[in-house]
Amino acid sequence: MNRKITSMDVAAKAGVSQSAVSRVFTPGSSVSEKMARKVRDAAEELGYRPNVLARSLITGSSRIIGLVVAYLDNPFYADALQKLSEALDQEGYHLLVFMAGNTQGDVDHVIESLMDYQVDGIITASINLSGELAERCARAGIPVVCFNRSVIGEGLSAISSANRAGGAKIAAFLAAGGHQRCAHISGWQGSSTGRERAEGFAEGLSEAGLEVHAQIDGMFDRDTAMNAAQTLMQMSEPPDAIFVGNDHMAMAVMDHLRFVMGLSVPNAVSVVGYDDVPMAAWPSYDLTTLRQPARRMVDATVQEILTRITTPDAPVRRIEIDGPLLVRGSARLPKEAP
Amino acid sequence: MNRKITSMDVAAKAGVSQSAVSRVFTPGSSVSEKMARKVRDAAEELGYRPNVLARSLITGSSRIIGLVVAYLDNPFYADALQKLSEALDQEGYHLLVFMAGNTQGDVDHVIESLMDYQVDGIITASINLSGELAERCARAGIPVVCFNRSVIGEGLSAISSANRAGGAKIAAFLAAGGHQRCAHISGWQGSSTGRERAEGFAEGLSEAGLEVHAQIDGMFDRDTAMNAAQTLMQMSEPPDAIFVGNDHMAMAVMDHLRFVMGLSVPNAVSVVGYDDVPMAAWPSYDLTTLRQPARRMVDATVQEILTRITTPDAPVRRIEIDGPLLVRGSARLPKEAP
DNA sequence: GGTCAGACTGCATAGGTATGCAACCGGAAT
DNA sequence: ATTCCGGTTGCATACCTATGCAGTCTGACC
Repeated sequence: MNRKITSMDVAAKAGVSQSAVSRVFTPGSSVSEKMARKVRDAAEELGYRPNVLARSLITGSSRIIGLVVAYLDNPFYADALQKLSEALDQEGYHLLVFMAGNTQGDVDHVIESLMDYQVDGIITASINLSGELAERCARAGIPVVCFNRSVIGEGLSAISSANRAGGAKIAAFLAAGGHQRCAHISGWQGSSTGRERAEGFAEGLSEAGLEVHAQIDGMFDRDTAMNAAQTLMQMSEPPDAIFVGNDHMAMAVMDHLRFVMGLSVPNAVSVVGYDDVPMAAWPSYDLTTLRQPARRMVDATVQEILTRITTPDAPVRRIEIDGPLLVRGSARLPKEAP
Repeated sequence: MNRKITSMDVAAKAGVSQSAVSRVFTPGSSVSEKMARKVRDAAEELGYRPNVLARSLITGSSRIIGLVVAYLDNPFYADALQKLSEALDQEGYHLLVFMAGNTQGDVDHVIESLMDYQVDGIITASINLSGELAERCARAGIPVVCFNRSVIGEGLSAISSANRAGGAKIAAFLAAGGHQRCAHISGWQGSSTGRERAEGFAEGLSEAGLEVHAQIDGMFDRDTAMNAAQTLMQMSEPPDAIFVGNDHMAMAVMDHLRFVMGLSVPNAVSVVGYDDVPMAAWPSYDLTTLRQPARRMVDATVQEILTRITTPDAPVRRIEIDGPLLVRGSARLPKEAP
């Protein structure tokens, strides 16, 4: 209702100039102890706080980071969002959230809006960025960091887990468990994440003298993954192990195998996931999976975006973070060495 | 790298005044067809887009809504966040996200930061707001809407489900199922949500000639809920039904009962939840639960915040949205009428 | 006491846009 | 032809803060 309190109001009340007030609220400025106290008192009394928007108009820094994300029903991303927000808060930045499907027009539109807000940086999660768009951001001087998804072409930093190595680890584990027919319900093959895990899995199997028994794209979608599981198990030679491209789908697959098809996991078929979302540890699933260390990925993402903001021509980095295989009960174990 | 494109640049290129450019990008302004075309062409060519921050400095409207949320590991809130973002995007608003614990200092701090960004409105989810803070927002003219949590005192709009009625529905259902000893692992009793559901449950039971067999606060936390389940089942007269204050905890309780205590659900004990998160429908849980209609709650929230923004002295409203009981397999069913 | 360095402080302006006001234009009505 | 009016346009200013520059003040040192 009543007008906004401005630095001028505080200046008047404290009997000083507006610049003085500004300086008191700008860390690193030269102000005397006495002045600082006078101003702080007046500000306190009036309930003054600097206007971030007006400030950013001058400094050119809005302290807003745009986050573009496709799914939030996958708890891995919900968790990442929470951790990102907390980590950035620590540094005085905050997240402006945009949901985007993975269609090109959608993403384009979102990035445009994002730039309208003069964001200091952009983090994309589970999003494919066109090279052209990346180019525009670069020209506008806005750093972009891809979380858990890399992008075609150069110019963007990307943080992901070591997907290829992870896929290979899983392959080795299944092979050691004596599985003969290892199938893969992959993550969306239009994503680097989905492709790399599949490639790593194939390489790992071939290293063990096996090959991928069958592979179907699960599109990161529960229903699609369930259908894939159905198809796989109806093959003339059904698999004895299925590596599913992420936990979200893996749990759907387990549900389908157990409750629709009446198959025992892991006795009839082993299931392994990827991500280690919290639910994977719940006893109903007890899912063997490869952990993506969300905490470390988030920390790396935050650090990367901050350096790119403060040092615009820092080199673009691609960081892969290694994660351990968490052996639980959804896949047959390797035999102990005798 | 290269300077930002401003309305002045466009004006120069199009050979018109800066005001003209501004008007072209301000819906509802008076501009001739010819002028609009000239300006749009120039803008297109230069890649100009209005600076939202500078604009908001004048209009006093940032088109940013602050969202304060405590948990994102409860998928109900992750889902709500996604739906909120999409619905607001539709109206040209966007969400600035803040995580806050439920400690007072935490929330205070967050709201202060929020106001620094000159947000047009605040949505709190699963957060308790102090009356004093509410007062400050009101004085600053910033409307606040509480999502799924009401607040002590007046002054704030609140959208929630009909928690009391929901609790009562569950009580009636359990009573009809012939349960004799109905216990409650409640939501956090420091929250209106948790309290109202508990009260409704008690009222519903008493209506059926029963009373609450035992009640323990689950604090909306998985581990606390599991401990509560353990305690309940070790009573000299253990319950034959447990209403758990939300799905998130209910699934933990089911896991604990089944896998740690070796009890069958629903044969040994019935379990009912609240929320109907997507996972509740998954066959591993097949959880009987009361649906909170997220979509409708979000729509109501968006509409409420928008009217409060455009009409500052619109009356504060408390909206309760009714949801159906979804009968699945985690609780013994009422006998068919003979 | 005079000088000088250094620490503060105020003045004036910039940053990008929206908007009240006055000027302008064309056309219709008289 | 004159008047008047509605529709457009440009000018100037406001929104709120940060910062370069120049001026002031303090204290120390010779």
